[in-house]
Amino acid sequence: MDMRASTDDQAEDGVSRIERLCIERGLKMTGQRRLIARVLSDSVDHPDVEELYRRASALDQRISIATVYRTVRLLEEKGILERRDFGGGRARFDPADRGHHHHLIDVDSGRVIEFADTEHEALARAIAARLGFDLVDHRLELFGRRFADDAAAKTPARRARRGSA
Amino acid sequence: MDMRASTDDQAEDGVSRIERLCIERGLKMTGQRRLIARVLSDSVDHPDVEELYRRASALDQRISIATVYRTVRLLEEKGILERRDFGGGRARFDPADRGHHHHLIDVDSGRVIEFADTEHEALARAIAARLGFDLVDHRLELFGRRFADDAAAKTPARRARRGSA
DNA sequence: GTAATTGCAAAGGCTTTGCGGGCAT
DNA sequence: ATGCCCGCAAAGCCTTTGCAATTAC
Repeated sequence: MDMRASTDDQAEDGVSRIERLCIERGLKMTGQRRLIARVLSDSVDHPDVEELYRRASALDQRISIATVYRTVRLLEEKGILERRDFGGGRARFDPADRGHHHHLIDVDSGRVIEFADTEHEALARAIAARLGFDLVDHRLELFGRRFADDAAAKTPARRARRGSA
Repeated sequence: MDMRASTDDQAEDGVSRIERLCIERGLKMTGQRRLIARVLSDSVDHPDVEELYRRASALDQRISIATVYRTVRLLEEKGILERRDFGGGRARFDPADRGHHHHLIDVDSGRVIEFADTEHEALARAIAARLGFDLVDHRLELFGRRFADDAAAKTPARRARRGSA
């Protein structure tokens, strides 16, 4: 079992949401890139490279992990993916078209929950201005523990090797 | 030249601020640990392991980088240091006794500016509660660019290899 | 047809660790 | 005295990269 949902994001022509973005940016679409684009479009979480490789391999074995590394880097440079670090020493990836949002990390399970940026944009901008800076970007990360009354569905966390707190 | 200030934090008996914390926690104080404690006490920035090693070696060459790695890990476990990740693939360290604060990273120079947590604590706690979590920790990072009118003293940034944005 | 992409395996960067000798308590 | 700590060097983990073969345009 795995956690991703089949969000059925590709249109009837079979072109996934992320693939469309790749085409818009003029990327040469190989079978491997199409495959990664599909996996990303179908993901609702924040997979790392190994997980992307695992999901892609399950659909078509003719892909190597080196290509996954090269592709996520390419998509990051093109602004299609954002690289995240939630601790654990591995980069995790987040499609940029989901809009600006932040993350709450469940410290017990490692699970990541997204939430929208509402009142923070202005506050962050004000703080930066007070320090003499124009705000270019900001990130807010919360680390939390489920309320005791609904502590169901816990997954044993894989402890971070060199992540930050 | 380097950026750290000689904050002269050790008392007249020569015991540095961080060393005092180590003793309080019952750590065995070797020459190397004392040295690292002194370097940390004298630092006002967020050095990485290599930088700590460089500063320590300058004071006494009888220390290896392995010991620096082992010591920062130990101090982190004891709650004396906090591990940070500002991108760039290397961990950076922050004495915990400076109190809860956040960071603004100058995207042009890589320099890090601390600022106090004032209005955020409550807001972060409220967001977590809305999602069904007790807040354990939170971090806010701003990425900014100096106002054009005082763009002096810029340092060429070392670009991150695999940092997050 | 041609430049870009891929797979493989080797290398790179940061960090941890096994081991024998040394040191603080 | 003895259990922890150190330096050294090797290994580990994640990621990048050189090269020859393949592929998209």
